[in-house]
Amino acid sequence: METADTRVLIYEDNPDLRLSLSHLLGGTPGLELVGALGNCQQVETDIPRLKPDVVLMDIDMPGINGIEGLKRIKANSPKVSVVMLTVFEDNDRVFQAVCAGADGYLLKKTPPAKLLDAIGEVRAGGAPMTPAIARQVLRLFPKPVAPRQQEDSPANLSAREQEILGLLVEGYSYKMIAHDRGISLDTVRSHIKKIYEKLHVRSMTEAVSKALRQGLT
Amino acid sequence: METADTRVLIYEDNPDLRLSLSHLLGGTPGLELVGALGNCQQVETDIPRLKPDVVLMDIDMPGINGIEGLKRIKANSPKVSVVMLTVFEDNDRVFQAVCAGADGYLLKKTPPAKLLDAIGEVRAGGAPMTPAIARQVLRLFPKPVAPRQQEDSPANLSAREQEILGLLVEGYSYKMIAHDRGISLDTVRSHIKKIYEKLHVRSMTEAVSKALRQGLT
DNA sequence: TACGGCCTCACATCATTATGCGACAGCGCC
DNA sequence: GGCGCTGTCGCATAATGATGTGAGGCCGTA
Repeated sequence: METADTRVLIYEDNPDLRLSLSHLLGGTPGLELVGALGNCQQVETDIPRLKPDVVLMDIDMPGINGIEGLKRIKANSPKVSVVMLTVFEDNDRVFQAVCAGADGYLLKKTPPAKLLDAIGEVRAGGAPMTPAIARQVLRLFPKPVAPRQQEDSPANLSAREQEILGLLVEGYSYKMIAHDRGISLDTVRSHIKKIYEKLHVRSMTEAVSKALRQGLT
Repeated sequence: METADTRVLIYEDNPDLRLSLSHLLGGTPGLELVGALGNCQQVETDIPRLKPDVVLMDIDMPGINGIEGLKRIKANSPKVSVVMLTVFEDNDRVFQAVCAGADGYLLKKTPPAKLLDAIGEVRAGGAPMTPAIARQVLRLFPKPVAPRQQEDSPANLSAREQEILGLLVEGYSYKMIAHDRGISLDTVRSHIKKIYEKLHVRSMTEAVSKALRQGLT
């Protein structure tokens, strides 16, 4: 399942840190350091030229700062993952970075091992960030939301059956349901067989689709 | 010099997991397990009675689910930190939890040590969450504003992939899709593999659920 | 022209689902 | 007490899905 190496590009104006990051990443199997630049001046041409999968972007840089660099990258190459690096976790920066589409947000004091983990995470579709920053992000969220709750349409499913249908909708496999609910695999089968009968379907996907569309969740 | 222990309350309907969480937390210095309940029915009275600092809340519970429980806690006791526990990281739940004021969001498969870390983090003002969930949270944010660069990307699925995803949602099997579109079974497999990669899912049900919830149909 | 993305197809292997046939216990009901 | 329904569990088999590896053609763009 080994695909090509992850191509990483660094923007970091501090020469020392840039060098140590370069050494760290350059010496890691599975990663390919395609560049380590001191500024974002040519970011628009850097990206198509170096074709990174992941960019590590220092926020505090002279000239074009990291937020601006991030915006420019996302404007032209939204698929490139950008992880911001910063010393401070001040609210305003986090807000700007998040709104500009950052895919991760780490402190410079992050230990090397964690930094490498983070690159893997972002490649896997995750968004690495420290808990403190995550908290900031959550606080940026608008609290007010329209809740919608309805406990109608029993659809003649028993309570247990509805419960299990709900798990199917969540993407659970038979095994996971059995584990989660502490019952045997055969019991799960049994329930699902009944659910299929009652909903007049013949596969998990049909059941999930029907459940979501008829609001049985 | 001893500050008070962190008072932790668990809501988890799976008896096995509830028990193992109880043992884990109960045996940890600095933590005091003030309760481990199987449902949220009495959440409004549980909280003032047990006075937890941190609540671990399973999302999938029969009766009052974790999101609703979270809302009720935050409505009356906003200072209590609530960390959500779930098996899957689907967008809709994350969105609801975040909007309802969750202070953290962890997968049930989180190793015990990490779970304990998370409780410490949330007490320290952090918001523990897995990178994959953090990514979801970031995605909930308003996208790049100024430039019109964003033509609503349907999760970067190709036209053909969207088409096939649509058929999955309709409950078609691989065979049916192949027949319907006049392509080979292996080609269908191939498309679906790609779709899974792009959506970060590993089964038809997850794909269908994600498609319906994110309006990719 | 070379490269990358998309669509097509094949083959192989392992894991999971779908389905049928039973079975037993608890519960509410007449 | 019998009856029906629900929830639990077992076994067996066939069908389907998940995943890896590899490959050729078409097309647009660097």
